[in-house]
Amino acid sequence: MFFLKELPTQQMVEGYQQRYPATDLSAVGDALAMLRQASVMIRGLERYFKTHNTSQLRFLILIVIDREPESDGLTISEITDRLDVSHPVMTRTLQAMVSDELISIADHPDDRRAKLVRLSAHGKASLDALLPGYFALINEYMAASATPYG
Amino acid sequence: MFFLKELPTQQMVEGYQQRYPATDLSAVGDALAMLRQASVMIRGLERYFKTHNTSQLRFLILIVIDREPESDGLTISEITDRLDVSHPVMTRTLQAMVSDELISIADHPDDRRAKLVRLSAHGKASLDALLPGYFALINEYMAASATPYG
DNA sequence: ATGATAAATTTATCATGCTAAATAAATGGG
DNA sequence: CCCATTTATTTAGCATGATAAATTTATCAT
Repeated sequence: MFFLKELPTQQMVEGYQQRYPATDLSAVGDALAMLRQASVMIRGLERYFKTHNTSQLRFLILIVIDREPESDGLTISEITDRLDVSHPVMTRTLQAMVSDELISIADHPDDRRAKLVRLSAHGKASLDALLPGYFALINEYMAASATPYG
Repeated sequence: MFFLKELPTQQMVEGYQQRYPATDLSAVGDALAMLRQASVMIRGLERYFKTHNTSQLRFLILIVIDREPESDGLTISEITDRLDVSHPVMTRTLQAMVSDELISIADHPDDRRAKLVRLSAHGKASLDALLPGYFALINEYMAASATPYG
C-alpha cells in the first residue's frame, strides 16, 4: 500500500533533482501518481469485498480455480504459484474458505503430499455474485481517473 | 496489494464481457495491469526499505516532516492527515522511530493534547541516505515497464 | 533397497494494517 | 462558569501479510 495522499509538488521533486541528478523526474512523478491511484483503487476493492464478507485474496482464489475449467481442481501449490502470496497465508485462507464451504479440499489421487482444491457450487455462485460489482467498480475508478481533455 | 501474477487473457475477459455487457473491457484490462505493476513496485520498494532496516511508512513520515521546513515540526495528526494510515498505526510507528532516534516528540506549546514531531539529525541523515536508492529503484521499475517501440 | 535431496503443506511466530473504545484537553453555547 | 461536544492521542484486540522451520511424501543416484 502506498500512503502519500498529496504527491510531491513539481517544485519539491526538482529540489531532489538538484541533489540526485541521475533521476528521471517525469518517471518519478508518473510512478508516484500510479502508486497512489493503485492504492486508492485497491482500498476501494477491499472495501467492496469486505461488504460482501470476503477479501480480494479469496476472490482471486475463486477466479484462478474457475478459470481453468479443463483441470479437475488445482493443488494448493498451483494456486499459490498463480497468486503472489506465501504458502502459509494460502493454507490459512483455504482452510477458512473450506469452513465457509466455498471450496473443497481432497487428497490428491497421485501424490499423497498434495491436495486438490475445487470450487463448490456455493463458491461458484459466490464468484458469479461478486464479478459484476467488481467490474463496475473498476470501471468507475478508471473513469474517475481518466484525464479530462486528453 | 494485488496478487494476481498472470493477468486474465483477452479471451477470458471477453468471456466475462458476454455475461456482464456494461463492462468497459479495455478499462478493466488497463486497471488490472496497473494494479499488478503497482504491486510489484511496492514489493520492490518494501524490500529496499527492509534492507535498510526501515519501511515505506517510516520513510514517508520522514519525508512529510522534511518537506515542510518552514514549520517547526508537525503534530501527529498533521502527519496522519498527510499519510493515509490510521492513527493507531501512526502512534505505534512514531514510538518506534523515537526509540530509533529518527525523530523527537515534544509537548505542543499551545495545545496540551497535541505533540510536536521533529526530525532528528539522524532522521534527516537517514532520509538523505534513502532517497537516492529510492529514486533509482523507481526509475528502474518505470524503465522496465515502459512499452518498447511506443 | 537406501540414503540424500527435493517438494507439498503446515505450524509457530512476528509485523503491520485496521476498528472500537478510552483518556485527556480544548472549545463553545447557555 | 459549566456542561456538551469536539479534537488529539493512545490502548486493546483483530486480520492478514511475512519468514523460518517442521512434517510427510516423492524422487533419484547409488
